[in-house]
Amino acid sequence: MFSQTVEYALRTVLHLASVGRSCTTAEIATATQVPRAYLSKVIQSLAAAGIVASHRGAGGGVVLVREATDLTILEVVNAVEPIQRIHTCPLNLAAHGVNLCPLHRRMDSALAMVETALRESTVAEVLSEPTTSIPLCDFPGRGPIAPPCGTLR
Amino acid sequence: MFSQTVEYALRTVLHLASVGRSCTTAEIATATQVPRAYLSKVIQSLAAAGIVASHRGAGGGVVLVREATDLTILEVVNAVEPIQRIHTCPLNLAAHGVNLCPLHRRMDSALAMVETALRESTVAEVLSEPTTSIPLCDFPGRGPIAPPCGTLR
DNA sequence: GATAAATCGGACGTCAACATCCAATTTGGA
DNA sequence: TCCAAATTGGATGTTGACGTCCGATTTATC
Repeated sequence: MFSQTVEYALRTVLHLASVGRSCTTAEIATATQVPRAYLSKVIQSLAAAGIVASHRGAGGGVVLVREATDLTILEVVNAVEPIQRIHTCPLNLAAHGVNLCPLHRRMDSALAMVETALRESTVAEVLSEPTTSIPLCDFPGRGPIAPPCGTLR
Repeated sequence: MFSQTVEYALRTVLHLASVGRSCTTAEIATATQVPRAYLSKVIQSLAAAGIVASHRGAGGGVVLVREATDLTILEVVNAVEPIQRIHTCPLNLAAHGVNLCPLHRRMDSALAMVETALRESTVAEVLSEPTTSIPLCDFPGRGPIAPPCGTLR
């Protein structure tokens, strides 16, 4: 349902938000376990969507452009694999016009729910939520204040 | 989000339910505009899931096994492309164990909503719902009682 | 049994998603 | 200026989804 690339993009953004500074792709790849070479492609999509910015050369790297408190999970997903709502009849039945039949209305409604659910969570919320399973972190946490996670060690 | 094959499977089941008799793949292909050769593969998946049964030879064809009032959209979707819930951490982080982190909890929750939405609609409901856009039918309808649809003309 | 109607099963083709690799380019610093 | 650090862009490889084709098989009917 969600592609591998979506998962990669989310990990990347979460890592950048949690460390709060510029990272090289090599660092992100290690921390998020995303294939290094493919990660650069994912980052290009995120950059095209204005979520991250990348800088070449020595001292370069990738940095989060958007505020974590203002960046939704949906935006990250849509940057790499836009959720395709059903706007017109897939059969192109003339009689249906812009009205979806009961079947496609239900399918589209399910997609709408996904959009809504993903739009209601920001990157900051996901990172700050009290939990024992901290995103990208292989140490058990004990609340909002946790040991350093997702960073190179 | 939903594959082409899912769309094909739904059209097939809706057609069978609406005509209420055995059909040949050629007939279904014409009525549903599904590629004839590929349709046979889709039907094999539906048959493996026990939703339809196919019979070879003269007078053979495909017939709906399940009651339309008891068959959910989810079952049809799952027959050809099972919705993959997120049960364990995609990163295999040992510390997470069976607990999903806030990110994957949200992603899985979105998938759960899709499952629920699709489980709450039966094939019979979709076909009987009053609408001007009757599934598979290119004539405008005026309520539950509509001109013959999705059949060969 | 012969024939025609139908599905079955496997081989094959195409294309996009996922992934890798490397030369080219950019950039900061000695 | 030169070098090392980084991303960029394009070529390439791999795999699964989608789709086609056709001979083999099954079955009703005559």
